[in-house]
Amino acid sequence: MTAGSPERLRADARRNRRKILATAALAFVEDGPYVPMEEIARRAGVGVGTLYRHFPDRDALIMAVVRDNLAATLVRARQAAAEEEQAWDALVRSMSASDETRLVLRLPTLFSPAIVAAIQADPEIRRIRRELVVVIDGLVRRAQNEGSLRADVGTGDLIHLFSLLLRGVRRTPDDTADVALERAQAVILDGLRAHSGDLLPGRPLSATDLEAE
Amino acid sequence: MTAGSPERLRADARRNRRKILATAALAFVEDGPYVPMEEIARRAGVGVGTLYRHFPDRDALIMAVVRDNLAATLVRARQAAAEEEQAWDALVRSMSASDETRLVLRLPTLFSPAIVAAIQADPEIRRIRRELVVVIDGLVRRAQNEGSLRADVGTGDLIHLFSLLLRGVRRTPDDTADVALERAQAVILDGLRAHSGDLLPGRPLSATDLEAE
Amino acid sequence: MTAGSPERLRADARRNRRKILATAALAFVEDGPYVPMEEIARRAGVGVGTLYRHFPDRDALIMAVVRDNLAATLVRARQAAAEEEQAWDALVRSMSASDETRLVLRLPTLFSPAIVAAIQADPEIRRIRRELVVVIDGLVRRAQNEGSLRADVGTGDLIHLFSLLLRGVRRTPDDTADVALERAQAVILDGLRAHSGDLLPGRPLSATDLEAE
Amino acid sequence: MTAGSPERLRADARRNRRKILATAALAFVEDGPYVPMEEIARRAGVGVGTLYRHFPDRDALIMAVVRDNLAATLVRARQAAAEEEQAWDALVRSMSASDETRLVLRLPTLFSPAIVAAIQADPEIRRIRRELVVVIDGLVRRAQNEGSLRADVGTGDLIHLFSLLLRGVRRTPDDTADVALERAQAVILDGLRAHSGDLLPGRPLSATDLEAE
DNA sequence: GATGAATGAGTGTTCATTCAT
DNA sequence: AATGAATGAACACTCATTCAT
Repeated sequence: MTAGSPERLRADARRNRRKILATAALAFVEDGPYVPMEEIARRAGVGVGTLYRHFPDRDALIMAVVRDNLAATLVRARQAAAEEEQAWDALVRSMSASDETRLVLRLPTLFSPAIVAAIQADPEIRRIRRELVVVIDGLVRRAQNEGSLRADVGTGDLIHLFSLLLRGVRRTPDDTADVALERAQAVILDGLRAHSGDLLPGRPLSATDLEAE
Repeated sequence: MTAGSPERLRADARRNRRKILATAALAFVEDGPYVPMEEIARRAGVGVGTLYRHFPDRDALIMAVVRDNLAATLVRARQAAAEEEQAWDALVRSMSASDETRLVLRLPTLFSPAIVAAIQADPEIRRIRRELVVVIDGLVRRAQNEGSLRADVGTGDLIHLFSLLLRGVRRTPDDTADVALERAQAVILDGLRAHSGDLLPGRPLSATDLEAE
Repeated sequence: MTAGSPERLRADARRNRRKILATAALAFVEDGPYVPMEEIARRAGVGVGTLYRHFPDRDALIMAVVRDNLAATLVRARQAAAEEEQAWDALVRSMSASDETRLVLRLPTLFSPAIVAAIQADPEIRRIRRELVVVIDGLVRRAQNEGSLRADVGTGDLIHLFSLLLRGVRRTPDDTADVALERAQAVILDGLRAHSGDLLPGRPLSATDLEAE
Repeated sequence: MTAGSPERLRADARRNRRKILATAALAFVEDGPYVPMEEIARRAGVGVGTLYRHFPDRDALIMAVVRDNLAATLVRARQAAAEEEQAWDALVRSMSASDETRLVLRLPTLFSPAIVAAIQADPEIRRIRRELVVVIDGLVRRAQNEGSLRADVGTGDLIHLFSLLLRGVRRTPDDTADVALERAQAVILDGLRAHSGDLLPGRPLSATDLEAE
């Protein structure tokens, strides 16, 4: 119930809720999917009871973290689409920038197949994902029209490649890792740019081909 | 200690050892790093006691799985280097082909930072890794000499990119996932081919820049 | 303390108090002695805080429920004694009729020995119980005088037998259960009637022999 | 699995199993249905893990306790039926004697409706119960033929009455309680004996009328 | 007074590891 | 050597009680 209508919470409860979500996201990434709930609560500065009042069990917490960060990713993608002149730049910006985006793209690799399935089945998550796909789809088309993105890739291919890239992000970033990421992204972007190379095998993948990411 | 000298084992014990290693590798990939030891034993068709006789604890088992698969990857890379005419083809073949290679490249994403650190510290693993790097280094140089691989990438960049690619492999592969993998690989290879595009940022990464992979 | 002087409460507070007591009695019988306090509050339509304002802890609530229902039982027994011509009929009526009586007789079977001990030690409960015993004692003597009740039973035996009978009442009554109860009562009453059978073993039990019921 | 084939266990494991069952039965009666599992394990002299290896959860343990004691009750009833000259004596003996019988008759009062339902649904328990009913049915008929048991009661009435009687047994027996039990039993037996009193209301209840006991 | 959010101690259950058979 | 039973520490989750709003 709480999770369903976060707006209705008392001010302090809402603060706790946000604190827990942020802490949990970090904890999952740093310590894996089995961080003790007590550890999450401790880091968030609340008692376990409070954590459980907001999220009835671990799965509910995971779900909420995903929803939260996917929603943030959607917001950023829309901003990028609205603000960037070039669709290419909007694509690059919307799919690599924020911590939230990185988190969302890495979460499926953290959790067990069963939980990933639950995540994909969640109606709220599906809804946000659908909206996000609409935005990316638009950018892909615009970028192909402006001649910057090769014509034989689809939204699915893009999401897949950026997923791969961001999943590789070190848990504890350091300079070398940043350089490696930057260079890997450059190689991939080079591969994505419109140019006269060989066509890709198969057909452009749509986002629906790739439900899982 | 048994683990130290697998050659000395009785025939049935050696069979058990191999069965356990194979089962554990699969179990880690399918069920994640927290598969109960008892589950691994059960799937391998032995009692827990037997599992513990071969591997004194979970960490020892993980280590042995990594060693085992890294060694297999080395063997394959050498085969590819020896058999392929083109260094480019040897690179592609040695870094994408086998289940063992995929496993090795995915293992660091499965385990907690602490275990990954232990893996990287293991002398036997360091030794195999060093030999593997020698092989890849040679292939990179040959490929750049034959003009197929762009000159501004290093062995580290390559390992990084292939790691990213193979980490993305679904636990339960299906056709779409296979196509997505193939296409992503094609984009990356396109990005890696020698061509007249922009230079990559930074300097070519060596394998030592990238200890973790 | 609120619990000590329920007469002094504001009208709405008194209403809450009565609602909580009634709900708790039902909840204990339906869901057992461990119904969460929050569940009781919810069913009573109040917040937990309100429940705790009226009854400082679970034991206090249990005690109040027992007091409440024991008092109602006393009232009914007095009515029966006053209204029935035959002492026998007054006995039967006063000890089988009401929900409150059934509840009171079943409560000791619901709670742990420790709580039962606390219940028996409560001065208010002892006082009501004493008055009730006076009434039953009188009825027993009158019934034996009128020749309807066998002479070798005491008030303790009677209370014991009726306790046994009413404890057997199903939580979810149905027709068969009602018939079974009626028939069991008939057998017991038959056994209690003055007749020429064997004497009972031992001596008539007084109510004080049987503090616990 | 373990619970299903207790014969296959190693000698020490079987000893543990029996110890746990005996301890649990006692613990449920003394401390109620929520005795900590750890407490049961401690009293049985084993670790919690051992308890859980034998019985996967609390419900399984409860079920096993019921099965165990119901089976013992059946054995005793058969012995009584075979050994006693008079069916009346066999009835009295088989339905009042043993600790196991008392336990079985009290267990339904200890546990929550949900668990009681599960108990009644258990196929093994239903089977034993059916056999027990056959034995009692035979005794009832024999006793009515020999003229000792009134003709207007059925097996269901008998089981009901003895259930009521034995449920009343104090958790911590003392002399007065023993006397009270003995006297209550005498009253009920008096009520059950063939004599010229009023007929019981309704019709004789069969055991199937009374599934719950 | 009433509310319901926060707390944390208590308990069920799992699982890595040890050890008797 | 192999087996699987026993152990107990660790973690998920619940709920009595307190306290800020």
